Amino acid sequence: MRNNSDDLFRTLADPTRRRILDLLAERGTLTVSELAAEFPDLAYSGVSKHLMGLRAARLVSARRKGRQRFYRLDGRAMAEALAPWLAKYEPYWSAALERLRNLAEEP
Amino acid sequence: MRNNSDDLFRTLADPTRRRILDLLAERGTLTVSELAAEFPDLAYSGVSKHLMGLRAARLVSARRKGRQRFYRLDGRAMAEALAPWLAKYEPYWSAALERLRNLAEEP
DNA sequence: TCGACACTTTACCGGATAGGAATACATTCC
DNA sequence: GGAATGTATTCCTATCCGGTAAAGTGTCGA
Repeated sequence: MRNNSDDLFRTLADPTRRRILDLLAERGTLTVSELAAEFPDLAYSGVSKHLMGLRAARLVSARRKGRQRFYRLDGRAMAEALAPWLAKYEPYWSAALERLRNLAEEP
Repeated sequence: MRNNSDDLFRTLADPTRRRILDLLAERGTLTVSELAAEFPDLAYSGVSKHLMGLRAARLVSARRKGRQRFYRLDGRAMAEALAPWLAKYEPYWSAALERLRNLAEEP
């Protein structure tokens, strides 16, 4: 009896997977090799499996081109499962987020 | 080499812990017994342990009164670790969140 | 067509973790 | 002081999960 939210939070629980999301957020689109290069301590297949997990959670999507596969962020899961959850707790983090925004706008 | 974010997301990964947060969000302050009553399938000690985890992650705080312990939400971790993370991915969920807000304001 | 390449899948292992039961601890009530 | 109550902790076990190595799939190039 596992729902969307469970899968999403489970997927986000792993630091490597969050790091992959960060890399994709910074650089847009990356191949498995490019991503794997960022994790020298991990076997290639490990990175690939993490990407499968992220794909299953709909946090990333993949486009195939030749023998490469280009991954990029896909916010569907965040929008559909995380956003409603966040809404419940908004009072607890929105103020902090606002401060961050203001900070970012200053020199 | 484990940071705040790791602990926070790891703690949020468990459905029972998230359910506890939900209950506290709805009802404000609850004792361990009251919370345990909401989880008939779990042993009392299990709930208590989850509360310890949530406390370690600073997602809840406890006030002691007599032999009872009153737990309530504590947004520090969300504000300090979750909000910055959210800020990075804001484009992916803010639109969805906005829609939710508008929906909530209608009859 | 053969081999190299990019990636995925499978099989397996070790460590982490959720869970229960029993025990320990702290506080109140008698 | 002693029993009862509310909670925390310890010990144990089954399960899950991330990790690797190796085999499998599909594509390109010579």
